[in-house]
Amino acid sequence: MAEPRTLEPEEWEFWDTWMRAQRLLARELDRGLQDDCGISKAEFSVLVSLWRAPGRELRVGELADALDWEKSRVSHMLTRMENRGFVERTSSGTTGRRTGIGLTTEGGRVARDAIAHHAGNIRRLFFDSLTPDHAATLRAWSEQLITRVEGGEVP
Amino acid sequence: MAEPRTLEPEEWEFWDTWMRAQRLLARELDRGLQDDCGISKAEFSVLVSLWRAPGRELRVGELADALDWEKSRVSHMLTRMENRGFVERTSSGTTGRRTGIGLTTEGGRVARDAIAHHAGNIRRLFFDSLTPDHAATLRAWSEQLITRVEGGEVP
DNA sequence: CACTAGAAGTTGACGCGTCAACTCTAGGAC
DNA sequence: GTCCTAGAGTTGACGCGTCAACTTCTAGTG
Repeated sequence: MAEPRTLEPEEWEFWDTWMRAQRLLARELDRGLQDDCGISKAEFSVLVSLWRAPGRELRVGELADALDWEKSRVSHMLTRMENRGFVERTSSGTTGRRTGIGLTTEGGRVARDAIAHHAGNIRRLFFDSLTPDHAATLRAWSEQLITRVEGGEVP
Repeated sequence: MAEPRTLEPEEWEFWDTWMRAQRLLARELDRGLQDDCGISKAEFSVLVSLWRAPGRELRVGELADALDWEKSRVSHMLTRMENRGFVERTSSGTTGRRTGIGLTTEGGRVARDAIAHHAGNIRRLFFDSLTPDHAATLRAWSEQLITRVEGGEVP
C-alpha cells in the first residue's frame, strides 16, 4: 500500500513544533554570542576553524571545506573580519601573494572567549535539556540523516 | 558538585554532527521548494499562513505573530511578493487605507502546489527517517525546549 | 472638538549569503 | 621561452533580515 505523500494535520503540527524549537535554540545561541562576545555565529565558526587549525592558519578553500560554505561566502566574510581586525591575510611564497588566513592577536583573544561562552550556552540550552536517552536518540538520528542526505540515498 | 560549564571533545563532536544534520535538512528542503516551486522557504511560510487564514486574509501584525517574524521583515517580504504578483494589499475601511493582505489567484495556485510538494519532501526527508520511537522523543524534547526557552526558565 | 499617546505599518541603511563573472597564478605541453 | 588551461580567490549585483527612524492611523482624555 502506497504511503501517503502528504502530511496529516497532526504531522504538520509536529513539524511546526520541531521547527519552532530549532528556531528558538538557534536564536538564543546567536543572541548569546552577540551579547557576550560581539560576534555573529558565522564569525564564530570562522574563528573556531582558525583556532583549531594547525599553526592557526588555513587557506580560503580549506576554510570553505571545513565550514561547508561557498568560497565566495568565506571571502566576503574574511574581508569583513579583516576590517574588524580579527583576521589577516598572510603573505607567503616568493611573489608575496596573499594566500593563507591567520588570526590576529585580537582575533585569538575573541576566539578563546567566545568558545568558552558558547560552550556554556550550548550546555545550558542543549545538553541540559537532554536525558541520556534523548541524547542517544538524537545522535543516532543525526548520523543516519547525514548519511542518507549526503549519500544521496534519498529516493 | 558543579557541572562543567564547558564541553568535552565528544560533546563538541555530537554538537557538530547535530548542527550538520540540521543544516543539511534545511538546505535540502529549501532546494526542493526553490526547484519545484520557484519560491524560498520564507515566501512559502507567508503563502501558507495566508492560505490557512480565515478568508485567506491577514494583517501585517497577525502575519508577524503567526510567523514569529519582525513586522519590518514581513513588510519587506510583502513588498517583494507583491511585486512578484503573489500577494496584494487590500483596501478596506472608509478611508480606503490599505490594510490587510490577501493572496492573488496566482499566489493561491502557488501556495496549493508548494504545500503539496513541500509536504512530500518533509515526509521523505524527515518522517521517513524517523522510527515511531525517535519521533516521540523528538517531539517531547521539542515541546520541552520551547517551554523552557519561551518561558525564560533557563537559568 | 482638539490634543496626544501609542499602536500599526513602512522605509532606509547596512551586514549577510548566493550566483555568476571575473582575475590571478601555477603548472604543463610544445 | 610562450601559450594555455585548471584551480584558487575575489568582486559585484541582488535578494534577504535587522535595527532604528519615520509616517500614519486610532483611541482616549480633557
